[in-house]
Amino acid sequence: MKGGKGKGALRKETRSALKPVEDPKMGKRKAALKDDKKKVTKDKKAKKDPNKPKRPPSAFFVFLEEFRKTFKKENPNVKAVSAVGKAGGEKWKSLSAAEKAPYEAKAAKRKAEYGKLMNAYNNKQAESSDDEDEEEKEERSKPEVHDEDVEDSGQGEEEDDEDEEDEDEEDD
DNA sequence: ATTGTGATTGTTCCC
DNA sequence: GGGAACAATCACAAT
Repeated sequence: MKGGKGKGALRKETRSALKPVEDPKMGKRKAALKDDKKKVTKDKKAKKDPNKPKRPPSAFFVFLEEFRKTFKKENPNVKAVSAVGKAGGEKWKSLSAAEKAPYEAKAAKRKAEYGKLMNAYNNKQAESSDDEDEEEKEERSKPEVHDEDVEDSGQGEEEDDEDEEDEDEEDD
């Protein structure tokens, strides 16, 4: 459980989410989020990181992508991102480990690629560093990337390796 | 026109 | 080790 709403993320019910954005509260868009959420949009300090790779979607996001299509398909009326988010969140928790497995597997794959990007990113950052003296500081703590797992060419996007095992976790 | 925001969870990074 | 920020999406609003 994780305390569930401990985070208090849902300060307000989804109410506003179900209905179009007509809340007068919108007036305080970012002003309020500083309190609860940390503003996630670049501030004036936008540090330019052209090479900075975006974080790979987590298993939840992978699942969400598919879920969003279905959700919208059955709920074309709902155009609130928050609605899908909440619905997806609940469903996600409803999934069993086995069902999340495929999503996690995909997420893991994304992570592997991300690791490589990070390597390049770190490298670039190092050379771009103001102090050229630092040429290379032994690769920062780059994530360990297993070469064997890394497929640079062969595997397309669809790999059906279900070699993995089956952990039939039937939750009671 | 563009950017920001709302909401979900997971992951990843920096110190 | 922990905290903090960020990942996508959609439609709209405000600047």
